[in-house]
Amino acid sequence: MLDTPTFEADWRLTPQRRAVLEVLESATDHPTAAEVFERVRVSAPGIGPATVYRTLALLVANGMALELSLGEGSSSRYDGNTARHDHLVCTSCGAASDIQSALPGELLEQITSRTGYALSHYDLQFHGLCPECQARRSPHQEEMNG
Amino acid sequence: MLDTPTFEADWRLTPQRRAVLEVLESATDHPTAAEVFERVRVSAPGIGPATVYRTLALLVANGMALELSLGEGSSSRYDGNTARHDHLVCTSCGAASDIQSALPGELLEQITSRTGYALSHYDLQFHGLCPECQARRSPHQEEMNG
DNA sequence: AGTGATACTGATACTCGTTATCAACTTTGT
DNA sequence: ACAAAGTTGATAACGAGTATCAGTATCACT
Repeated sequence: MLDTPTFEADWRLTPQRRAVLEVLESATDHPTAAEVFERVRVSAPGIGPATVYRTLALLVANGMALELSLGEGSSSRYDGNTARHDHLVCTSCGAASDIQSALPGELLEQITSRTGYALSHYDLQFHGLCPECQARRSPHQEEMNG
Repeated sequence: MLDTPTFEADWRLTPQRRAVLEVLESATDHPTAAEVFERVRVSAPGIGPATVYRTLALLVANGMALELSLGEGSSSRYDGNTARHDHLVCTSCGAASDIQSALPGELLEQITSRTGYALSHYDLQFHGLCPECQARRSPHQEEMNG
């Protein structure tokens, strides 16, 4: 893994980029790029979709945001929380929340020695019914579709 | 009814569907829907994209294939191996291989009790440099592709 | 300040993966 | 054979994301 202590990249923190960053930082859910775009328009009216997409890519490339594939739809989701964490996705309503759950170091070492890969990180998503959706699907109620 | 012991869904195993299934089963990589389509055309010329997409969704819905989000691009990838397994994705060449790595049951119980979610499954992808790409990027050796 | 170089923006058009539609076709049960 | 239902492939449509490009803002330097 590369160690980059400071980001001296040759790019500017423009108002548009700051707005995108603020949307990400204040988001508790995990918005798609399209959703980020919608929200950014409030604080930065007139901003174009291209700028939002470009900025998201820039932030991800500089480690200031994470790009997630939570496996529900097709679109990537973004997360301003760059600290190591995993995700919990409701299979019914699609809500995604952060969760802390370190994988045992032995497991990683095991994989390294078994496969020869130089692991840099891992993505972990748990799927299941959130408490709200469990309540909504109470025991004596059948699933209506498969 | 007789041909599918576990799944009694009301659908036929048509030649097209069988072809898609065979492509998935014989694939060692993890093809996208578009790639599946390309390969299926060999054994089932004339098949349309809609049929492939429909069939993939059908297979996934019936537990005969897995839909993966390996986080590289945008498109889902498909896997005929429905047994529980995880994935190892090379950050350089993008190759995705299967890997076996059970998560400790305690971890799952911990999450269940901590969050109230009724966990159904989890997705785990490890990312890193595969041995080949490591060799290609050895310290004093430059990339020389041609 | 003035000036030129360069990064950045936003509108637009475009690509391309995926889905909806629908008439024709195939299979099943009677 | 016939009707009902499922399936297919061509086509059109959709939508997320990207490329392009002229205009604008900012920087480095004098």
